[in-house]
Amino acid sequence: MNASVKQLRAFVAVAETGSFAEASERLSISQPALSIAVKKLEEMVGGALFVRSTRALCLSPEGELFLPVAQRLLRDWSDAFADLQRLYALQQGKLSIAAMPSFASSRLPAVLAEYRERFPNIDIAVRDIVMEELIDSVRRGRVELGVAFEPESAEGIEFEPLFSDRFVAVLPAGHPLAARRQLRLGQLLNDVLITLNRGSSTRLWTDAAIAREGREPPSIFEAFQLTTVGAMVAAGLGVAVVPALCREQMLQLGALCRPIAGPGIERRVGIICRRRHQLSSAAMAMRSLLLERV
Amino acid sequence: MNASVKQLRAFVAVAETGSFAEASERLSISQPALSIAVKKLEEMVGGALFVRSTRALCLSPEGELFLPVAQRLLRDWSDAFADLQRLYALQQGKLSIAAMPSFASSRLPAVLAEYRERFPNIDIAVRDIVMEELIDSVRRGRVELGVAFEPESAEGIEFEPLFSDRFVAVLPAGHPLAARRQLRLGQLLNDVLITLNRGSSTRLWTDAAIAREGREPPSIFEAFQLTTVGAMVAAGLGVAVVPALCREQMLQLGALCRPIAGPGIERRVGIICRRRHQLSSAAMAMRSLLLERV
DNA sequence: CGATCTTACGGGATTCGTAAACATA
DNA sequence: TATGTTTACGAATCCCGTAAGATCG
Repeated sequence: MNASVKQLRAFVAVAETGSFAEASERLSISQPALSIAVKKLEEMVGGALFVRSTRALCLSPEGELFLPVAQRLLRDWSDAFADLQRLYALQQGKLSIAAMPSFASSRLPAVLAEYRERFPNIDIAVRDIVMEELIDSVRRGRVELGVAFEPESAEGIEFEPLFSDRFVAVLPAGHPLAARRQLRLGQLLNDVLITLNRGSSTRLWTDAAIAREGREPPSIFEAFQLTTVGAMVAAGLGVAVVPALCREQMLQLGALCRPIAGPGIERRVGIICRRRHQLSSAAMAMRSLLLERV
Repeated sequence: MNASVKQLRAFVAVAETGSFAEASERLSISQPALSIAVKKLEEMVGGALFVRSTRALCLSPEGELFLPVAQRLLRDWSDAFADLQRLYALQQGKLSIAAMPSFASSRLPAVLAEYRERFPNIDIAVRDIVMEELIDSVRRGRVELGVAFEPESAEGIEFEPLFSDRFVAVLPAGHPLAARRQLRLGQLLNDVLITLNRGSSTRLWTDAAIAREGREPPSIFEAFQLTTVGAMVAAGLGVAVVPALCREQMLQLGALCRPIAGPGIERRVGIICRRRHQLSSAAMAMRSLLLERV
């Protein structure tokens, strides 16, 4: 049994118009072609769908039963393919993207705005989460795309660089070190160190750097918000280390930024995903936009 | 957009087996043919359904979304056509048939038994109803097929004769008229007349015959069951008129039957339906059986 | 006789299978 | 290199459209 969609369309058209001639016009095919299509379908199912009588065509009882079924099949068929096409045409779909807080709060908004403008029917889910959490989310498939520093281990994920960023020191106005044009991490460790919570790229880096220098860990304030970090520094509670991406925000909050020198201070920021070639159209479009605009 | 069933089957087969080679075997087509079928489908929907990588094929996110939809489409498709085929093959379906009581209780059971044996999966609905009700039911499409005397008016229905039957008088044993070999209706009208209820063929005929003879209507007992008619006659409550088809039953109930002479006493019994050429397969099979066996 | 569906037949597109080229682990 | 997929090409099939035939009101 191998009925074709065309044959089913033929049957429905004839049934709905009540005439081969009209139906052939509706389907834009010749009447004989339609006649043969229906005939073949009838041979296939093993019985007549129409009661022929040159004048006034009507459905057989079986045809009567089958018509609504056939109509539903055709509708479902068309709907399914239309949905799929919309998915590819980015007129529908979902994008779930994560970014580390520094990127999420600096460059991402403009990119998202443009994406939204170009693909207004894509549902966007954004998560601004710290590095470790982000990588885990990508690995587990909870988010399709991430933007963060290049991870230490690329196991189970792929990384595509966008640009480089470096860590900077955040100091309150009037801090003695503010006079210097460039600092070393060691110089910051006499103050209370304010960072984002564990798992953030900043914290990962500072912890590693402190260990590398053989220094004792300083007092650390953990904040969950970059604005909190900036505000605490501005209030003189301590000094901080953040990606340079956050410079603007820190300045706005009344804190100063100074570059830090040291090994591994500069790292690549890029797109993290499970498999680049397996991204959905929606994610692929976001990836392209990021590569283009960032 | 004009995807074919084959293409959808190709997609599902590849997705389910995870390999073009395996899928081509399952579908009994060559691997290149399958490759092209999927490729065409992908071009049609406007994007990739699979992520190709010679080694270890996997679904794209869109393909992942589409697979269950496609599986359901194919299943619905197959089911619909399988149902239709079963209908034509008389492995499924409904037959609704009505017969006048005399036929329903005499010859119909054997025919039904044979029908049931040959088409055990057809649901049979039998109604034994009086003539007028039967014709109305056929006209309204409540039953597809009827067996009864030839109706006066064939408007909206078709009649196909099976055999002829005549009305007979039913007398209690020892009734004076029982000595005669043949009666006239007039001779019965001195007794109480027992018939089936209004609308039955017997009643229609007797009423008409009595009116035609210019006689006053006799006392009439209306029964709803043929057995009641027979039993009442046997008990000496009166005489009855029934189709000769009922003779056996009347004898079994202890009543005697004598032919009646008179105009229109013999009438054709046959199949009544709305349109002969519009019968369902199940009804057509019953019609053939009736024509063959009755 | 006229409207409508079916059959007949030639042309064109699609699809198939075989064989070769190609890509990745 | 070996496995599995895609491209190339000749052949068969299927489907369509035009034209002629059949059927019923």
